[in-house]
Amino acid sequence: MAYDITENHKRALYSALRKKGLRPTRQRTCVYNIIMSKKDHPTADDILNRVRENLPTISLATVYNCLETLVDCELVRQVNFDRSSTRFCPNLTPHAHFKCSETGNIFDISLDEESVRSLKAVLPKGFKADNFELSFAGSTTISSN
Amino acid sequence: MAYDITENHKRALYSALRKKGLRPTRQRTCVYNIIMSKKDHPTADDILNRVRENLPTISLATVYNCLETLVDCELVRQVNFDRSSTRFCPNLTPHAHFKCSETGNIFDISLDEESVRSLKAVLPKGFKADNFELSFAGSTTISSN
DNA sequence: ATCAATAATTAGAATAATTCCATTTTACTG
DNA sequence: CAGTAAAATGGAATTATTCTAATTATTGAT
Repeated sequence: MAYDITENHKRALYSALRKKGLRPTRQRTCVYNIIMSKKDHPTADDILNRVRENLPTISLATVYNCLETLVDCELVRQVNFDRSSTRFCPNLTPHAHFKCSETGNIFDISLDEESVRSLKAVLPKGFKADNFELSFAGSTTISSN
Repeated sequence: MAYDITENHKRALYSALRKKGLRPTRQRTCVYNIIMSKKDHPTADDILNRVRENLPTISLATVYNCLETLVDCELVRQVNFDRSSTRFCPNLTPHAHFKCSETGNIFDISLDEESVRSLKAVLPKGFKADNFELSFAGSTTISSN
């Protein structure tokens, strides 16, 4: 049943870009594939390094541009931990993040509908949330996800 | 029943500092009082400006130093929204934050014990959180808290 | 396929927030 | 009150990110 996962990604990317009148360039495609191909939380700089294996001349500014585009198109998500560099996340399902204080590893913590509902229920009347971010810091016995 | 609230703050500050072998300097006292005297979420720069009314020669580096100390002593809390400057928060009770996308206003959303418990319940076995941060972005009809 | 129009990429400069560093000042101990 | 260690200070340095102006690529129409 081997099918090319990147073909599906390509379709998702192209249609999302087209929807906004944006062009599917080599750089955007490559940045998107790099993010989708590994379920971690790379920084712009990490992404630059990975993308350069395929596009050795891509610039950091372009990586930032591409990332902004992908985030706008809701193809990838942005995660911030304190003041450290922004990280990017291929997981579009509702989830929280857990950062291990010892290793710095970041874990996705999936949230079922019920959890999301009870989360949003903390808001009093008069507040309408477009999005939320829930992150934990602490220690864990898990070494990877 | 007028009693000097800042006297209580002073006591809290002094004892928290002493507990860590740190000195209660004019700068630390002033930064702390400024934060406690207004229930908002100032940046280091906001704090610099407010503190300068009392200590005109205080430097930004000192404000940062004091804030770091106060956060370490758990006398104030640090809040980050995306990549914008860190904000500081006098509210030590468990709460979430809501940022109005239109005005930029930040609201404290208080969390009862039950909410905190259900929040932490999203963590699978093997994860132990020392702290969490929950923040919402969206729109609100409330203009101040 | 070619061309013009427009969008995207690029390198490097600029910016913003924060931290670092070396020096001076201040607070605590005896 | 003097000596010592901690803290404050100003400015330089750093980090992450954004901006800018020039070049290159993509697209739609011929």
